[in-house]
Amino acid sequence: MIDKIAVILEREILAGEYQAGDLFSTENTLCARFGVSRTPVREALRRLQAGGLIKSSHGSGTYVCDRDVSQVAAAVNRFGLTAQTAAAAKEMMEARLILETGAIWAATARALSQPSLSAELTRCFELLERSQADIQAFGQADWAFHHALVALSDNTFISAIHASLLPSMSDYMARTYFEVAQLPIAQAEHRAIYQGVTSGDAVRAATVLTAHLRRSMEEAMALADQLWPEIPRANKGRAALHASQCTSPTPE
Amino acid sequence: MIDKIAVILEREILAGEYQAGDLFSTENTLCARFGVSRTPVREALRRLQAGGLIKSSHGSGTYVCDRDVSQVAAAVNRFGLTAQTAAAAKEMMEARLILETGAIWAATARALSQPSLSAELTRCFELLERSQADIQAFGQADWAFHHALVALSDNTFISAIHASLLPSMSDYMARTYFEVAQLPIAQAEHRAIYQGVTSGDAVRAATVLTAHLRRSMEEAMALADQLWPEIPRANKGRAALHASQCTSPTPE
DNA sequence: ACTCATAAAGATGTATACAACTTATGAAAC
DNA sequence: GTTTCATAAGTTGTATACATCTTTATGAGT
Repeated sequence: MIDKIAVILEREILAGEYQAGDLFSTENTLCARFGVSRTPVREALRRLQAGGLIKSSHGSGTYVCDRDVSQVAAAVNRFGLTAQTAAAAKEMMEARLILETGAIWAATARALSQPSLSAELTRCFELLERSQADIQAFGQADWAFHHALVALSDNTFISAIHASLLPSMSDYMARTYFEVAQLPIAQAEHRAIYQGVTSGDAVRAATVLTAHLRRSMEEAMALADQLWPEIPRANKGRAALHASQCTSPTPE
Repeated sequence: MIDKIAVILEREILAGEYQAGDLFSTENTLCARFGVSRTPVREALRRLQAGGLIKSSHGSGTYVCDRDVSQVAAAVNRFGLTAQTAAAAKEMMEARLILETGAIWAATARALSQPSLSAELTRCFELLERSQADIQAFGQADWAFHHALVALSDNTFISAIHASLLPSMSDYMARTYFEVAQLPIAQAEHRAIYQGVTSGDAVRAATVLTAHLRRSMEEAMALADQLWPEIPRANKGRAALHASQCTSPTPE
């Protein structure tokens, strides 16, 4: 019964029968409609709430939510956090490569038309320049730079998915990170990408970015077979750590 | 309390404390643990169930589920189905372009190394050849061909997202579809893409595919402003006063 | 007529009792 | 010893009563 109610209500909301902010049907109303008590109705509502479709307020009522990419981001997050196999890791890294290289074209066009928008990218790049001494700080600044690149494309959907890839790759990145001696090489590539984007040379930026990511991906996959078996569903602290990062830093 | 319980339990599952198929904690056990009655515990469990983390069986118990991309696909589906605005549509079409053009490289490599894997792509292409008379059948075969292309890349994550983009674009595609006279042009591009993939000429395939999608995307966006307002949205019409109360329900 | 406090009504949150289903147990029949 | 079936224990599903909160209505006081 719970599933039946949830499916029906979800279908109605997705069909656009409510507008965001509208009061949803009262629990008692739904009870009368489906001929059951409040218990199954409420559990069905919790399912809808988990999907981000409604939100209940104690004493006030149940309201219909506006859909945004946060639910997609959350799903990607959950998938990435638990799919800790070499095959899944490769898929996520491939996805990262595809999304970034795809987004860089729009990002370049946008940086050219409105230079003010590339301020965040500039900030991340400069932070990256200053972080070459600390390999851990460099790792964080590295991701921030890459994500700023994607965010500059102004596609919230792609940006949200890209941001959600971090948690599933962060611990692997922490282990496979190049030696300090290699950081200048990576940073030279970052510089080329940054200059390409801000100068309108999307071809150069995309070319370097592809090589940049493909190389790090190959390095990672070479280590994956040794790496993933070591991470067997053991570490309790890891999920808690990632959960704090799970709030999608989607722009706007 | 419901949220609190759900967040804690979800974090534990995502941390890998259970294996797929394991019996989850009993409701009464959780009641004792959190010091509450079964009601809030059950509602928290329904939230986990909505996320695909657990599944309850009447009389038997609650079991931990294996995570797969289906949850990501469902989230993309819900997002696409309701985000019926010109801006959102553009994002989805951009995502389609990026995913397909990104996947075609891996698809080509795979078609070369194991030609048997391209059987599905071949089937879709031939179906497309035979469907040029019926514009509706062509539309379905069109999408099937494009998705077979992505599926050939063997990346289940990207493939799932790509597949989930269809519902949000299908009704738009049904309206913006080119005239019958233009089908041969599209089909010529399909042929070039197909031959490029199966012959190992990824550059050619990617080039044609990009142009192919970009053109149809521009056609669609030109119509978007007229199109979206037409889509009927039943307005039950309660005042949208409290949209501010509808914050993103992501656990935190 | 207006303001503000107070109560009443209605909404969601929680606790408890019971119903229905599944599985394990054990005794009887073979 | 094996099989079979009934019973009991344990689990999830549902109904009801109550608690708590929010909003609205009411009415006295100004």
